[in-house]
Amino acid sequence: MAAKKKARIARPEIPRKTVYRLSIYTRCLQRLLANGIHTVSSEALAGAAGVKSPQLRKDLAYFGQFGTRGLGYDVEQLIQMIADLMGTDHLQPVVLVGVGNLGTALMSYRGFEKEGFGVHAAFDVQHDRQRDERVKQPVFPMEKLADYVAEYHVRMAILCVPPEEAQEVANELVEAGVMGIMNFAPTVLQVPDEVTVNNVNMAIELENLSYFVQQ
Amino acid sequence: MAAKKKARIARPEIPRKTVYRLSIYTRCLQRLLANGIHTVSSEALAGAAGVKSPQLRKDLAYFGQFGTRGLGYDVEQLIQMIADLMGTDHLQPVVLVGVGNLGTALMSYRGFEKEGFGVHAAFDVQHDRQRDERVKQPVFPMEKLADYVAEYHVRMAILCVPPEEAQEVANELVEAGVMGIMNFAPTVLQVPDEVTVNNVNMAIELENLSYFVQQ
DNA sequence: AAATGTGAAGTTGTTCACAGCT
DNA sequence: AGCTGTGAACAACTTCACATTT
Repeated sequence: MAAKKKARIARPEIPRKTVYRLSIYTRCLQRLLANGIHTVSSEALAGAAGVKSPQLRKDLAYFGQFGTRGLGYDVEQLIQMIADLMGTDHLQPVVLVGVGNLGTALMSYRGFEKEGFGVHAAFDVQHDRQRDERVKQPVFPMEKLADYVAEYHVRMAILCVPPEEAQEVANELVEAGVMGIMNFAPTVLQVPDEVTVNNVNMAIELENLSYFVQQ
Repeated sequence: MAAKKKARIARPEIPRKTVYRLSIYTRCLQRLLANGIHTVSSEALAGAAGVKSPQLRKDLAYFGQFGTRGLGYDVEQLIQMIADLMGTDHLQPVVLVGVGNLGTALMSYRGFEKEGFGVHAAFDVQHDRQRDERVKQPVFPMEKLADYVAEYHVRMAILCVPPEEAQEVANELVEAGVMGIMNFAPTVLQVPDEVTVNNVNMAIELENLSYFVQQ
């Protein structure tokens, strides 16, 4: 009988949306810090992040008490605590599978490493196909995936293979020990409960816009 | 007195999540059709889309009654009605601004046109910079943006400029008449109420994964 | 005086359960 | 008998309002 997905223990039950907003808060906090601001009120930070202030306070409250009444929050301390919580306080290795158009772009995308993720290697069925010279990382054949994941303790993967192959490759990733998949393929992946999938579907995102844009 | 944002009239008040799921349903329906299946129950379709069946029925109910009790839904009819609703029944022109790494990749991404969106032109401050030969569409200087948008009745834009320029470019887009922006820049954009912004932030998505992946 | 932390109220979205068609 | 459509129950998330702390 489908066991009720008993979310990871040792962590309180945090709404996914809260986790998502924490990422936004860090970005705002970093900007504040860059501007030499060291203390911020929930009102001000919420404003920058585009949410209401009680929302922000509730979000932070899931993890403890970080503010000083009458004063606000310490910017650096908040950044630190969010990084700890998200696991971005140390560099995390990520593999990418499927080095086509999108995969290539993502490999040279600086946005990831800036946030503490290193896409150090990629895998593709055609590992030696002609590629953009901007791609500096090695591209290995699929057979090397499992060993690589084990050796470098890789826990996350970026999946940008064609939809027909997505499920199969996802299985290989899970088998190899990957716990999180950022899925760019337009497919609903089936994975075990303990594995997390984040779907990024740009066509759907555009379609969504299309709905709201109609006159 | 902050007027209560009285969402677009003439359309019932549809949850954003419902609109999002409709896109997923279409994709499942298309696969069914490709397999020669012409009728489907809410149970089966919901299963394929990864949701519960009452969810699916509620989602569809916002727009009318489409099913036949005792039988199910007509696949083609459902596809048609969703396309009508989303505005994807006819090809829609889209402009892209910021032809860097990511922008280049998105321009040669086949996923968009397959769903009825045509990225026919792009704009960049360095419109004549050396680019990947796979980019077939023309890249114009920013000054031509407004005219192009007006001439081709462009209502949607893909924004992939660096974060520092994002707000400024967004203003130009809105000024030119764009009603929907798919924003890849890691910035919270300020736009008028009637303009819709869809943020796609891949670094945040990875960070999010990172949280759920921790042991 | 200012701003956090939080119980309670409000709102939105999901699931259930079943009446009502076909 | 089977499956949709939907009101009612439920759950999740957001906002409010205010007691509490600095």
